[in-house]
Amino acid sequence: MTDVAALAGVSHQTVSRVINGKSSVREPTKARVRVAMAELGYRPNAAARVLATGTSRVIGVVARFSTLYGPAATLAALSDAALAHGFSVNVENIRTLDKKLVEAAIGRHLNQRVAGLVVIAPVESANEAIDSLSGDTPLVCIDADPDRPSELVAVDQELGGYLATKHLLTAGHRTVWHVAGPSDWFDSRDRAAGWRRALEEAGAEISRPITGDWSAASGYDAGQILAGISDATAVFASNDHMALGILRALRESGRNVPQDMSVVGFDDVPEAAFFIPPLTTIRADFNAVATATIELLLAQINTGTRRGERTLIAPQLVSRSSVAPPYVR
Amino acid sequence: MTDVAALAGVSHQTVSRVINGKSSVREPTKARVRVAMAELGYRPNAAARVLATGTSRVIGVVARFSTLYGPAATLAALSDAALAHGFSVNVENIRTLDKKLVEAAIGRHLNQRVAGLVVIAPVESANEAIDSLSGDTPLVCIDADPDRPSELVAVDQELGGYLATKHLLTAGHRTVWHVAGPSDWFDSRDRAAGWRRALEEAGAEISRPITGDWSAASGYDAGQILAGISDATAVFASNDHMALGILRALRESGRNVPQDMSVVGFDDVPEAAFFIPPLTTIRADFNAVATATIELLLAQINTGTRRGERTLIAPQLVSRSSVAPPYVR
DNA sequence: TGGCAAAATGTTAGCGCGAACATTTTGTTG
DNA sequence: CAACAAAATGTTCGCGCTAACATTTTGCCA
Repeated sequence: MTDVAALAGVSHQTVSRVINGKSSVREPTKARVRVAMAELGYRPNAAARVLATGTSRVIGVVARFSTLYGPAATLAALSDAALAHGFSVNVENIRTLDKKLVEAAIGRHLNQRVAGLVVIAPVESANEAIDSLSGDTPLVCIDADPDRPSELVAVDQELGGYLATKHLLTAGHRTVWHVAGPSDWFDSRDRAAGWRRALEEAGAEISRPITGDWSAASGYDAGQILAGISDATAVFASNDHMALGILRALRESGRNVPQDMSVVGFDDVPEAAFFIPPLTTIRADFNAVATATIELLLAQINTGTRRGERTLIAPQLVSRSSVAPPYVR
Repeated sequence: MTDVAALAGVSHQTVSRVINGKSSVREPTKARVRVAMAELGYRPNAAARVLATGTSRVIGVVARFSTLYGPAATLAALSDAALAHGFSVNVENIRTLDKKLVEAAIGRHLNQRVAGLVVIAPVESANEAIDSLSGDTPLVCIDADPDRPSELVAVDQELGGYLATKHLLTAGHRTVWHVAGPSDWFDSRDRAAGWRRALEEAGAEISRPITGDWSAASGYDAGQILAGISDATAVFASNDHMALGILRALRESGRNVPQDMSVVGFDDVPEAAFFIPPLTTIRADFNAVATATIELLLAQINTGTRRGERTLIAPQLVSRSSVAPPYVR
C-alpha cells in the first residue's frame, strides 16, 4: 500500500480511501491510485484489515462436506444467501460430526474473527460442542436439536414425517412401516416422530422402524426385510436414497410398487422423479432454510443480541406414482 | 495476549512460544500460561499471525458447491487430504463458472494470503480467469483443460469414455450412441472424445451425440429420443444421473434394459448399484485426485517453484447388469 | 565457589491497514 | 479579494502477533 501511495504521489490513507470506496477523493486522484494499484499488481491484505478493524465480512460455516443431497444443497444455498448481503462464506469441513472436530472447526472460525457463525450439526454430539462457545459471536444453528435454547433454523422434519405417513394412510393403507436414518441424527429422530404421530392419530399399528444409514445400500437391506413381511403394504423411508434401495429390493423380490407396496421418501432429490416408479416424497426448501439462517444471523450481527428465535420451514408432499391404494385380495 | 502474559506473569513472547509449541519453555511456565489462557478465554488472532508471518497454513479452493456427485466428492476428499498435511481448506463458492466470479473468488483468496490455491474449473471460461493470476501463488487446477500449461490433476475422462464405449462394443454392439454433458465442460468434451476414439478404432458408425445438462431430466429427454431410434442397441451416458433418466424413458417406452438397450454411465454414484437395472458405469477415484492435488500443491509451496506437472487419474469400468449382448432377431 | 555454556525468558520493531485527528486545498460569498 | 466552510488529503497511532536479538537464569564442571 505504501508503494502504491508513493507511485501515485499520495498518502497511504488516500489509497485506503480509494479501496474502500470512500467519497471525498477527487476523481483524478482516484484514477492515479487505480493506475498505480494495477501497475504494481497490488492486492489489499485482508489480514491487516481484519486486524485494524476487528471484524470481517465473513460468515464461518461449520459443516460436513457430503454427497448427501440435503447438506450439499443447504451449503450452496447458504453461500448464495450470504453473498446477496455482501458477506462471503468460509466453510470449515469436519470429517465426522464428532464433538472434538466440531469444536476445533468453531475455534478456527473464532480465531479468524468471523462476523458470524453457522453450524450445521444434525447430531447430538455436535451440539455439545456449540455449548463450549464463548457466546459473544453471532450464531445460528441449522438442523440442530429443536429443544435447544440456541437460535435455530430447521426443516420441520416431524411435520414431513407426519405428512408422508398421513398420505399413505389416507390412500387406504392400514399401517405404514418406516425405514429410519441413523438414530443419532435429529432429522431421522424427528421424521420418525412424525411417522409415529400419524399412526397414533389413526389408531394404526406401530411396527418397529428398520434403521438404515441414509445410503441406498442400507435401503436395499431394509427393502429385503420388508419384502419378507407379507402384510406390509406401505413404507415411509427417511430419505430418497434409501427409498431407491427399497424400490430395487422390492422389485427383485417380485413385489410391485405401487401395486403391492407403496413407498414414500424424503428430500425430493432431483433424481426422485426418475426412479422406477417415480417417487412420492417430501420436499424441503433449502433456499428458505438458507435465507432464514442468514437473516437471523445478520439481525444478530447488526443488533449485537441473540434473541433465541427459531424458524421452522414447513416441507411439502410431492405426489408421484409410487403410492397407490392397497390391493384388496 | 498481553492480558494472558500479565496474568501468567510472563512476557507476551513467552505466551507466543507456548501457543506455537516452541521448545525451551519450562513446564511450570507453560502450565501457568495455559491456565491464564483458559481463564481469560483467550483465542489467538489468526489475522495478526498472518500479518506478522506473511503466510498461513490455509489452502484456498475455488469451486462450485453443487449437489452433483463428482464435485461434491472431490471437495470432501480435498479437505481430508489437506488436513492430513496440517493445512486447512477454505472454500470460496462460485455461483456459476463465469469468468468474473472465478476471478473474484481467486482474488479474495489472494487477499487472504493463502499458502496455495486449488481451482476446480471444468469449463473454458473459468480457465481464462486463472490466467489473470499474478502467478507467484502455488496453484493446482482440477479438471481443467488438459491442454493448458498449468499444473493440473484430472480424471482421464477420455480414457473413461473409451472404456465405456469399448465395453459395449466388446459385448457385441455394432455401434454406441452417446448422451453428452454440456458442451463447455471439459469432462463432457473429453468423455465424448473417448467415445469417438473407440468407435473409430472399431470402424463403427458415429452418430451425433445427444446433449444433456447432467440432470436426470435431460437424460430422460435423451432417452425418449433414443427410444425412437429402432436400431439403437447401446448408449453411453456422460454421467450416472442422465443414465437414470435414460433408464426411465426406455422403460416407459417399453424397451427393456439390457435386453433391448445396453446403458453405461459415468461417475459410479453410490446409488448406481441400485438403479433398475444396476448401472454399469465408470468410476473415478476422487480420493486419488485430491491426494495428488495436495501433493503437487505442497511441492510447490515447499520448493517455491511450479513445475508444470500434470497428473491423470485413470478411471475404471464397474460392470453391472445394464449391459448385455444385443438381442439378435 | 566461580565461571561458562546452554536454556529460558524478555525487549524491540514492524507486518499492512483503518480510525481519528491534523492540515492543506478548493469553492463560495459578501 | 478576504474570509470562511467544506472538501480533499496527510499524519500518527495501534490492532495482535512473530522475528530477531538482548538479557537473565540454570546447570554443570573445574
